[in-house]
Amino acid sequence: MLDIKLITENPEKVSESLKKKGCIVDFKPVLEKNAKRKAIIGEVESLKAQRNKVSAQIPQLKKQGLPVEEIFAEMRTLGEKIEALDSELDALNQEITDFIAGLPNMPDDDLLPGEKENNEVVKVFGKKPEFDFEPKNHVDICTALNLIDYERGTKLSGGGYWLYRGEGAQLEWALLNFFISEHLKDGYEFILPPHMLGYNCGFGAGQFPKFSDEVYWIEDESGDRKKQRFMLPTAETALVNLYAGEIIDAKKLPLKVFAYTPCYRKEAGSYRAEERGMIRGHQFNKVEMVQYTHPDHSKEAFEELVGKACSLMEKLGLHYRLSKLAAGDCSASMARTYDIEVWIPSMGIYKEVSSVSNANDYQARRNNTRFKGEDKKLGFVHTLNGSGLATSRIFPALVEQFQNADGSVTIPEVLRPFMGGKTVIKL
RNA sequence: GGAGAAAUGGCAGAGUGGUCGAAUGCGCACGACUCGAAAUCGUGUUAGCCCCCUAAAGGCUACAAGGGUUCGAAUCCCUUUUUCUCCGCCA
Repeated sequence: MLDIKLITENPEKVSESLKKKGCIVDFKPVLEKNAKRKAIIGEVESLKAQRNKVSAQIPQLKKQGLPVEEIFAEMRTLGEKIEALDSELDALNQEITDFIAGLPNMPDDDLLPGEKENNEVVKVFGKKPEFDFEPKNHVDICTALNLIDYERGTKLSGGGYWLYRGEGAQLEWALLNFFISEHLKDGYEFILPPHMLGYNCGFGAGQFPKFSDEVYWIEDESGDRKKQRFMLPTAETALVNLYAGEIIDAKKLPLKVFAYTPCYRKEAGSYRAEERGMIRGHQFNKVEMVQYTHPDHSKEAFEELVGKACSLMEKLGLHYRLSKLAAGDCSASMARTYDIEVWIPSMGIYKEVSSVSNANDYQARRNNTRFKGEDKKLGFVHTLNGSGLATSRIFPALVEQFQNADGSVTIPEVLRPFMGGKTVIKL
């Protein structure tokens, strides 16, 4: 959520910034509403001051045995006036918040405007593997080695679902274990959150109200989404709301946490023919990192998260590239996003396995997460998040990049301790 | 899921219709005393908003949340949430 004060003081600057994200806004109506709001506040508060003053005198008058009926009558009309103004004020406040809550975050100044085509590759690790045999695609490899059962996954739950089995399940679990062990080494706190979250979490993370149709809702008899729960689309939605409404002691910042959860997404309409296998599913596993920082230190935290995600990929030995996203390709809540994309040989393209973002105070303002410093001043924390990592693209990339001529797949060294020392998966 | 009890400032805990933003204690901060400390004494110690010289003073709001009764609500009523106790069910 953007600061109404910032919009009031500098509407041109804000609208210029949002334009980079492809969001064209006219602040005139909201500024007018805000001015009206202030006028009403002034009016209603002076009426309330009057009421309080008279109320304080009533017990004394009563004590002196003076009549108070007349005053009561006056106060009643005063009370009615106050009530009318208050409800007008409530309505205005609601309209203003609804408008502001619908605005995306402002992108950082150094981002290029526009969409994907303006993303900028800032780093490449490794290179495309070359095979001296005819390489297979991950669907064929996983099926041949019986790592993933696509057909039975579909039988159980329909399109977009698969199941890991045998060494496939072990490999998946080894990846997750490896990520977890690395985060623990770096001093992050391990969290296992609920997978069903309340509406407020979606709002706080900035995914609602706009994208509330893109998650799975658990229906109940109320029919009211504000009371229902949804399946989390990413652990970020949970982690970023951990301290909602709380005041964190600045000395404790930065807070570093991570979680493993499956991610549940509708992915409506985004399935593409070339995305076979497990490239895009309704449920995939991800380890997510989140940091809460002091505003002065979120830039370093961002670099740290990017570095951590890259390091995981490098330890696995996977060829990837790191891109700085253009403003329009960052999600609504984020001021800055870097994507890690892994090379999928059979598709001939890079696919996202991690997205590291800084929301600045956008999420903290939505869910009221604040810190208190030495100077006793309150401020909104900055929240950052990054996948570390999502397995559903790493798995195919891994089996494809590390496949051998005999149809086997070499297990990256860092994963072997988590697979009982096994070095290769073969029939 | 059912029954009962409760929710007040950083913490503990008073307050059951009116000068209550809230006694008292603890904690914390500053000052005095001290060579220094402890003890003691004194002062202070919530946040949001409005106004505004990003000052001071002033005003409004907030006693779990939301609504209601009333001239006036921490206090009475309703709803919700959370916690505790008991019962039921259960991986």
